[in-house]
Amino acid sequence: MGKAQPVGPLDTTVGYLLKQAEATIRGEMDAVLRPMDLSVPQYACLELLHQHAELSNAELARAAFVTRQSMNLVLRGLEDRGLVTRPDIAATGRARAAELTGSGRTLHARASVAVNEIERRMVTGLSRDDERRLVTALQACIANLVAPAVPVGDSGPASSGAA
Amino acid sequence: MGKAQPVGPLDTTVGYLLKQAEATIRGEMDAVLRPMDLSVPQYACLELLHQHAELSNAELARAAFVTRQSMNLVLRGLEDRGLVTRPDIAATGRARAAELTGSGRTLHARASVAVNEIERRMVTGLSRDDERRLVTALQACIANLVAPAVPVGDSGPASSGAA
DNA sequence: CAGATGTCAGAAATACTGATATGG
DNA sequence: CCCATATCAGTAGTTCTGACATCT
Repeated sequence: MGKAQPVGPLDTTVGYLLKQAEATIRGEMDAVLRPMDLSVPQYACLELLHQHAELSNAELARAAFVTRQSMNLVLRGLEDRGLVTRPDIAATGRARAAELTGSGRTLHARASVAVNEIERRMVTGLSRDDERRLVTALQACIANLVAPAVPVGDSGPASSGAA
Repeated sequence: MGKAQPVGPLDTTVGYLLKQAEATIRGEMDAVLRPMDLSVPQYACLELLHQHAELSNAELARAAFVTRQSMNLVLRGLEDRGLVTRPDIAATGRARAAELTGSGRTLHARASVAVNEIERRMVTGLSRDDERRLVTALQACIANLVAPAVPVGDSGPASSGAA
């Protein structure tokens, strides 16, 4: 797939712009990650483990917005390359906490530089206030969709209408 | 491991929030579209044809951020269900302009109501100014990534046909 | 038993690559 | 010849669904 170019002058919908922005940044990430033999989900996994040190497969899947099955495949690929480790047996329950290995941390460091550069480039021209407002607005949009569609004080899905 | 709480304490990055917002809205769209036997790409196709009346497969693919191959499959599925039509032979060149049929317009109307409701719910609580700024910021982010990363003293990616 | 997790299996949609052909 | 388009074929990564076992 080539570049993400808008077809027309009607791209003023938040939903469409979100999709376009996501597709664009994903393409950019894919481009810089490919030379390191990393897919976007794989990088997301490394980044999450970098920030949280220890996360189970299910936690990684939720945080990366993929299924447990997909994340499990990602995790295995990273394990086979010696970038992450998982104990053979769970310390508690069934969840085995994955963590970065030395080479995993090294590769993540290299990849994060490239990815952070994309992030930096993306917000170029936005003031601190603009960026702060963007983050706040996005968080609000997410919260609005996650929360039940009930604007007024209510604790339950009383009516399906809500339109 | 214990709690199944969202990992979420790192949601201050624009890129991560974009991904999360996209994943969330996609899930919502999928939920309301499924009863109509429509996938998100299929709805995107209907919506684009509704707005542009006539678009070729390649144009639809670019606008929906999918490959031509994928869009071709989507288009065929919609054609088989009598929702869109394509001339057997191209009026000019190889591009055959697809357009909605009567039932296609009907289904799109029904689907767009549900999708627009999601969009409306997503921006609930945002002022007109907030929403306008969000749109502007997203457009700026997209433009920043599409444009070449040439801050100053450009040496230019003159090499690599990139093709 | 309920809930979360891990894992396996099959079906499906999507994407990527390469190749071929046609029209401007 | 170059470029965009359409299409076919094969491969791969991802998702969904269902199922089953394990552990709290």
